[in-house]
Amino acid sequence: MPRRWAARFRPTATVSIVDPAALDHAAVVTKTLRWYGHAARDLPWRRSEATPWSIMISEFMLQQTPVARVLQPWQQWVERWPTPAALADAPSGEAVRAWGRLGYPRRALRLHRAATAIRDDHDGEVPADYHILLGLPGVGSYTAAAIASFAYRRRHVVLDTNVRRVQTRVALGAAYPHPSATAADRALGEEFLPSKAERAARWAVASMELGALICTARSPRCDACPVRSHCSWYAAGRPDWDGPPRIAQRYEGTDRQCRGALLGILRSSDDAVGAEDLLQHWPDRRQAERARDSLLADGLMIVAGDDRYALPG
DNA sequence: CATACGTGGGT
DNA sequence: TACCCAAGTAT
Repeated sequence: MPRRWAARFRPTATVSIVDPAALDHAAVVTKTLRWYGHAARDLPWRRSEATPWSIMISEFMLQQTPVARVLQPWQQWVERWPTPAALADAPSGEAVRAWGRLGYPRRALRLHRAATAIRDDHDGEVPADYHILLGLPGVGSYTAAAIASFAYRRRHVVLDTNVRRVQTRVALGAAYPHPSATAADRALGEEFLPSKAERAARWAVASMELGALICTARSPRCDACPVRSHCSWYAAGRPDWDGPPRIAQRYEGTDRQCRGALLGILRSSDDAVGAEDLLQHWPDRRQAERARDSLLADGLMIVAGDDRYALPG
């Protein structure tokens, strides 16, 4: 989680006008589900044709990447690699190449490794069990719960940044949640979670959608919110964050940008690239070498012959 | 628990 | 224009 959020968080910032004990969780769920019924986006991984595998692909791509940028690559991946085994049988470098400019390319590598594990250890089927999912590369607590919930309709608290923000505002009256999921977040999530699995799964996706479309981080559209009357933050007058200033995120000139530049060169080349061709595109030679070494260490790049580099096989 | 890890569009 | 931040995970 970005450090700038840590500076934003203040545990004592809770300003609760509505008595938390009086919060009608069931009503919040019911109203959110009704809203979702007409307001939900028609996303391809939510359609009936979606498979556990295509849903799993979407979850990897959506880790820290906006929906709008995922739509096209997702479609291409699903057509090209319709099963975990299909991806596992392809070179991991092709997964990295097809990842394109989605960002955080290690996700492509992890998804390829997860596909390999599914092919080899799980009869080619995406596991439905949360704890088994957790054992796959690139699958953390959020993604495991999301796959189990969305693909298999299991009952799980699915805690993403949207849900935590919605919960925090409605129940605690604070503008922003903790920088990362806490035990308190989970406990709160349990309070909302319907007892019937199918309803719980629908609540999971609906509460995420509420956070993505209405209860947004920057400019929440409270006038269109179906649970406004239950919201502690709204009742308190939507108090703005008045804590310490956030630490700006910089990208220009960072190792991240440098890694991205080097990997971009390999993605666009069908053949291995000579060291000089690779490194000359970055002004800071030392930094470029450091980035190259870290890409090698991560397995995003391999040494191919004499002083040449390529995507992994 | 803090930090590293890409990228691009919204405000 | 800067800055914010988006369905997180691994270390």
